[in-house]
Amino acid sequence: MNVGEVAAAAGLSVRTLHHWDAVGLLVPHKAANGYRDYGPAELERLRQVLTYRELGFGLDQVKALLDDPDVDALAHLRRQQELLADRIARLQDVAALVHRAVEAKSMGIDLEPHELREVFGEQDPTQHAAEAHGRWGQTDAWKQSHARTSSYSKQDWLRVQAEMADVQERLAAALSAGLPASSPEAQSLAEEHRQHISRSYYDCSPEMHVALAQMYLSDERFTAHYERVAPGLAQYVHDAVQAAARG
Amino acid sequence: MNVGEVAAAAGLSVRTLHHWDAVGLLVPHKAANGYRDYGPAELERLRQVLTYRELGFGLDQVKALLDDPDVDALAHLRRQQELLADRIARLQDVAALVHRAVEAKSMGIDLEPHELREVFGEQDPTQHAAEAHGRWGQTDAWKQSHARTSSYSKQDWLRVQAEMADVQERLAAALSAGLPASSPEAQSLAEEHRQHISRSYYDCSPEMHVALAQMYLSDERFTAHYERVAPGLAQYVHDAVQAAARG
DNA sequence: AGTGCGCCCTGACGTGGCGTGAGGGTCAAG
DNA sequence: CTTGACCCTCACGCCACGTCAGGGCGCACT
Repeated sequence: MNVGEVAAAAGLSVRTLHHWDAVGLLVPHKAANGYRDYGPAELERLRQVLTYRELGFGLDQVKALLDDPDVDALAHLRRQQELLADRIARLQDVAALVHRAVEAKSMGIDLEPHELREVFGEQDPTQHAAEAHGRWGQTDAWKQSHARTSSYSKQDWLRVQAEMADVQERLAAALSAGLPASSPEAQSLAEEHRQHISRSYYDCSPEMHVALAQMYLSDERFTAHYERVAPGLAQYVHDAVQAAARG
Repeated sequence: MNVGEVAAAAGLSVRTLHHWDAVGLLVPHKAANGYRDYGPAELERLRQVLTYRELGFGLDQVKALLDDPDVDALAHLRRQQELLADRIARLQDVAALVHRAVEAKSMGIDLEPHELREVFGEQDPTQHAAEAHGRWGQTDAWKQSHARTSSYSKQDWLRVQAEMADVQERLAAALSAGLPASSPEAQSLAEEHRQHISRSYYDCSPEMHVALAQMYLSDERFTAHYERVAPGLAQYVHDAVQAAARG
């Protein structure tokens, strides 16, 4: 194959192939007339280059990777699979952050600076990526929530927010009225809370609800949110949810 | 927040923030001493910039997007979600190609040039991406197959290939022997074919098997593969699979 | 035999998104 | 009042190409 054909097949410019030839990244054979000629081996190498480049490596890094004599083609493919998986996970993290930003925006809350760090603060994109996402991103609840809320309009969000605020205020009222978290009233409100989540985000079983309530205590963002509504509310909600799940 | 803090929080260099200031992409307030000062609004805009940049937009394109007065922040977030979904889908396509390359390599076959085009041939990565993947990438079968085969060794692949070749040859023999596709023998071979897929790739129900067989006719890569084994085999396999699914 | 027409070649300069100093002010701590 | 960690503004460098400029193949059509 000559340059034009390869460029068309791979979606590249001819100039790019010239460049890669010039820097020794992808050097084709040359016919008598000086034309570049790409054989099967070059096409396979091209595919490798495309994949590594897609992953954000510089040309000389790609060259170093491919010219490493200790690594054979199959090892490259496996490494590429890993890197792709990492990169996909990272993008899913970013998507999760954007998703949270949508929620925050819809509810009139601004994201904290440290939320930036959470996703964008990693310097080596090939390494760490899938941590927080690994905990939640693959769960059905996360997917369901994502699927459902992605179609929400601004008005939907306002309604959801109002409903949640209502439940929270009534929980705060119960707290300030001195009703124990194990009281029927508090348990009933916890159940309302669970059903609101089930309607608006994802099917939330009592067990998941308990796990969520525990996060209200362990994740300071949630804690801060509830504490802002009323002091001690995070703990109170947690206890009420647990009581409701048991009863 | 001043530049250093923002840079650290976002994982950027100070120079980058200087640059973004210079080109008007992200312009902070300036204190009396000339220091840059980033407020909440700038941090939110920074997050938008980071996301759009992650998606491969040029700085002026990002600027144009963010400065478009017709689009509010929420619409941006939604667009970013879509673009992220596309980009993720595209990377999954690349991953699928790499996966196929692993198979091909393990079985000693070289990929055809047009396979490059399949994934790498799109010029606008933000647009089309999720088409083929949208059809298959999200299915449980695809995920299951990916999960299962990713742990296959070279020997596993050779065995899988040998088994499939065996079934194909016996199907070809049945065809050349003049047995109709609706004959018990052909149906039994189709069933073997289905079970081989279920063992080696993903749980393949008779319905899925029929859909797969239809692809043997509609996707020329599959057609070519079967036609190379024996002329008319693609159609024959399709018919036998359909007969077996009905019976 | 000429003559388009499309593809190929090799320079060579331009560009976007920064990296990397040079040279110098600011500010809190010691 | 110095020291060191920040901050500022030029200004040049670099990488991975884009984009002409100037010219050679190869084949069809006249």
